[in-house]
Amino acid sequence: MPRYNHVTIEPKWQAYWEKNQTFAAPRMPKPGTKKLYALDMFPYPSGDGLHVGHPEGYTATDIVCRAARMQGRGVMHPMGFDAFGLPAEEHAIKTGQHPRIQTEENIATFRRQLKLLGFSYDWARELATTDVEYFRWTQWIFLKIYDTWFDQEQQRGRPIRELPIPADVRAAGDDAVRAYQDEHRIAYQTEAPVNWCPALGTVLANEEVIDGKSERGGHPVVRMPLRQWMLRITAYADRLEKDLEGLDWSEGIKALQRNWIGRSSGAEVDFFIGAFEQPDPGALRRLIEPIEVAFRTKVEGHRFLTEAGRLWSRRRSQRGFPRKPSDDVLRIYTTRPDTLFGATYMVIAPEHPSVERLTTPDNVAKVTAYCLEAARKSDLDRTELAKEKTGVFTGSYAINPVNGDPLPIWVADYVLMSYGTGAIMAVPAHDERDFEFAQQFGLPITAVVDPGDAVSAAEREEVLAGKRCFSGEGTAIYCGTYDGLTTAKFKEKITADLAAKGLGREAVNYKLRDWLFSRQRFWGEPFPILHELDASGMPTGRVRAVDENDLPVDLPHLEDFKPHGRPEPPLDKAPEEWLYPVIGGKRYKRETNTMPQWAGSCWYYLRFLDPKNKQAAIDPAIEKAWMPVDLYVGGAEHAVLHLLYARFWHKVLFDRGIVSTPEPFRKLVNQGMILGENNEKMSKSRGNVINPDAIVAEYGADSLRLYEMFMGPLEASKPWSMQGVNGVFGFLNRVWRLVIDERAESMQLNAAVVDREPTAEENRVLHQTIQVVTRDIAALAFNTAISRMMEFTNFFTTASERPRVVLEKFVLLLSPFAPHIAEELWQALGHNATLAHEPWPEFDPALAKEDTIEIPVQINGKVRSKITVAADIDKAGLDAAARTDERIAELLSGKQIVNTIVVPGRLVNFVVK
RNA sequence: GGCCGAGUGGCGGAAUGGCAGACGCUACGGACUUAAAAUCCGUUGGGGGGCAACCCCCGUGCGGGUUCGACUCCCGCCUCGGCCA
Repeated sequence: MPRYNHVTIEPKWQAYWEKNQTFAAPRMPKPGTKKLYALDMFPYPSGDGLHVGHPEGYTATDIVCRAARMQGRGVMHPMGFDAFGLPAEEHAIKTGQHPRIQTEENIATFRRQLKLLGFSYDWARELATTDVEYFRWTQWIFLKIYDTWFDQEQQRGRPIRELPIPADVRAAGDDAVRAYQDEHRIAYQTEAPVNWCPALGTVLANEEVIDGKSERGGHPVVRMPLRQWMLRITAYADRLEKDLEGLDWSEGIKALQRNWIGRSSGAEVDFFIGAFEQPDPGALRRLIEPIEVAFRTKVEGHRFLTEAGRLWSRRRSQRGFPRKPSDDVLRIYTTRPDTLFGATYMVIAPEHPSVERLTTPDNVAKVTAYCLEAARKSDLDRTELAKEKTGVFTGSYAINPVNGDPLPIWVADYVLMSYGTGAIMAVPAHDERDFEFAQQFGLPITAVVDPGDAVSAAEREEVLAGKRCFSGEGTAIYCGTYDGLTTAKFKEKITADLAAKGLGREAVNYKLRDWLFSRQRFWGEPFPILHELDASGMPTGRVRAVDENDLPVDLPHLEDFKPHGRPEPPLDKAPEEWLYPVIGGKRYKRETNTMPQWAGSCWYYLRFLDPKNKQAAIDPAIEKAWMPVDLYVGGAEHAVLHLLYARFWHKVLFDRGIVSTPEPFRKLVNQGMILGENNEKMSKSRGNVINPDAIVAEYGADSLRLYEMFMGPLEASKPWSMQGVNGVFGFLNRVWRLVIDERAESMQLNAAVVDREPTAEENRVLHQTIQVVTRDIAALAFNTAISRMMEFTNFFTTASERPRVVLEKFVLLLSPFAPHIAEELWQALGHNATLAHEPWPEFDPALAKEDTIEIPVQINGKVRSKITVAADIDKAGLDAAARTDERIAELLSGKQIVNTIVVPGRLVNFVVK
């Protein structure tokens, strides 16, 4: 077979690698060698099979791994499948077939396709998140998280038994202690709204709901509260943000994560709303009425303050700021405490617990109606999409702690219960949303920040007149003794002053919310949790973890997978013996929620290191030797959630001593998207999908790999081109003919291949290629590495003699990119074993160096001539050589040289008049 | 609306302060062939001049700036893409 024939070569070498376990990773990296853990984001095995986007990142890591092995490093390069997910469950509902069956078929397809591409994975480490032996340890990790509370002071997770129990709790008995512990666990239960679709009889994920209707069928969806598991990721928000700093990730991805965490700092401030503490209900009216009067007449308001408010604030300055707000205050969070003097009204979220209390009888009807309406809207509809702000007045007032002004309290849905304290002070002059709201409802707008030069003079006038909103920083005005302070200084000072008076405190807030960790689905990891039942079969509220030794909790057998028509999870249909275990004479009901798809991908990188371990999730010695992941490559679509969740779990495991590094992924690279030939996103509906199997069949895996790497920078999105594939295929054919005589009947070297020492020029081409390819692989700049190998090929194609040693080195350089053809050529060049562990060609700078170089000579920055000089010529020599150049001398004659720039090895520039 | 990224020949791209367009594709011309495919050789940013070796001008989204010198750095804008809202 003298012509390049990928159809025979590729299966031949894939079989060889498999038979010889060529890429088996060592249990531990050899002592004294540098390890490399290169990880691909494992795929979800969809029914559509592999997409051309998958091999892009996979080829990149494969090249790095193959080169690293040849450079003597211990390499860990595993692959597996993120196999839980909705499509398999939907298929099961339709067909009645167990989702595991389809999942395993899909995995088999993916595995076959991946093997066709010749990746150097250690397939003995393959795992799927759906393997019972894998999710046994996912459940085990959940129990660790369940067993952990977050110590704010030490900023780390600790075993729940170390949680200090306050005396009053302890005095209240075991149940109180238990409840206290449960409240502090990182895994806790809460009531959270789900998207219940009565028509489909199932709970839907947010992405399955479009405009309040189900994506499938367009049936109405209602939001209803259901008991759910949450993970307290917010406790780790600070560390998740701070630890980004030391990671070798692109600044863009770090910014995305920081943004998602959304840390802001400001203050919590209490606004006095009335003496609810007093047992006498009449006190409420007695306090509210004067405030109402006060709002109409400032004089009365001040009198009120001297009577009731002073009492409250005096008590506060003695007792300090309470941990939890008392009933007589409205606690707000603000990032701009410096604008307190500009507050003209208050807003609470429709879900705020004080709504009822603050609503005066004559306002009850419209407030109730408003809150019901708001409950139907999503957060998105309420905040960003809302063209017009809506809200209603409660009838109550709060007292501004800095100046005693009574402020009307409104309910409006642009304030979310989930952010801050669910209540704000509104400063319309300096907050866009408040400004819109105030204009809508005719509320006063008082400027307290002078923008100064930040805006035009005309705009400044408008701001000061309350006719325009300014949310930037400036100088305080109308703020009493604070006047003249800059925003930053003012914030600092007033926060300290409020704290001293017990009226406020410094506070940090996050956009990040706790992680809703349960799904009402069948095809997911069951929670290893039992709910205790009383004699009548009702839950007592006591929760018990499944004993570690009783793991795994496998999914039960179900007769069919059809929804049972209730919002409770489908596992409620499980047989009695699964659902109701009896332990120590007590009857329990198993947790029937399952974990979200994210769970399995939160720790797979650990299990790859020790996939068969029956005693532990991972052997600590192995973990220590291989972690962290040195290179993690995957799509940018996982830049936020997967990476944040995995980092969070890793930190809990770190705190609990199970892993040795605070961060799992040292270097992260996001490959760009591969677009269709028409420059649009590939999709079935656009009809521009390229099937990798078809490319492999026609051009071979080596061409596919090489093409995807040659298209452009790894991180850029770039369109597919069939002609481009053909181009690299042509290159591989040229490489083949460089070595092989394609007109011979049998495998025979090209007659130009000679056994002699390379000439200086041949060595130069070779070593320049070694240098560039080695450097570019390290920089993941594969496209330029390939260009350089093409130049090598062009040079030797025209040469009538090609020294065997030079070709051998070149084949080794090519092998990480196009491993099958490289193995075949290596064999043809007289080697009988794989080249996978051959030493990487060594770069010799002396041999790569040019003797003479061409230097451009410029006059006034324009190239006017080029001179050929010794490569190591010094500045003076180069200057002289440039001046003596015929053309330059001619152009310089009669001109005055004002400046001469001489950069040895680069250029000469004469600046003339 | 916010954040991030990108804009260079007919196309993918290279050059990250020093010869813009490496490398590949396409197209065109030539060689081989009865012919075609394949292969090999050559040309290929635009404009102008010269019989010719060659020479000149313009050119990296737009407008400014810094510099002896800017695709590259700075300021302002435009367009496209991604993510979030």
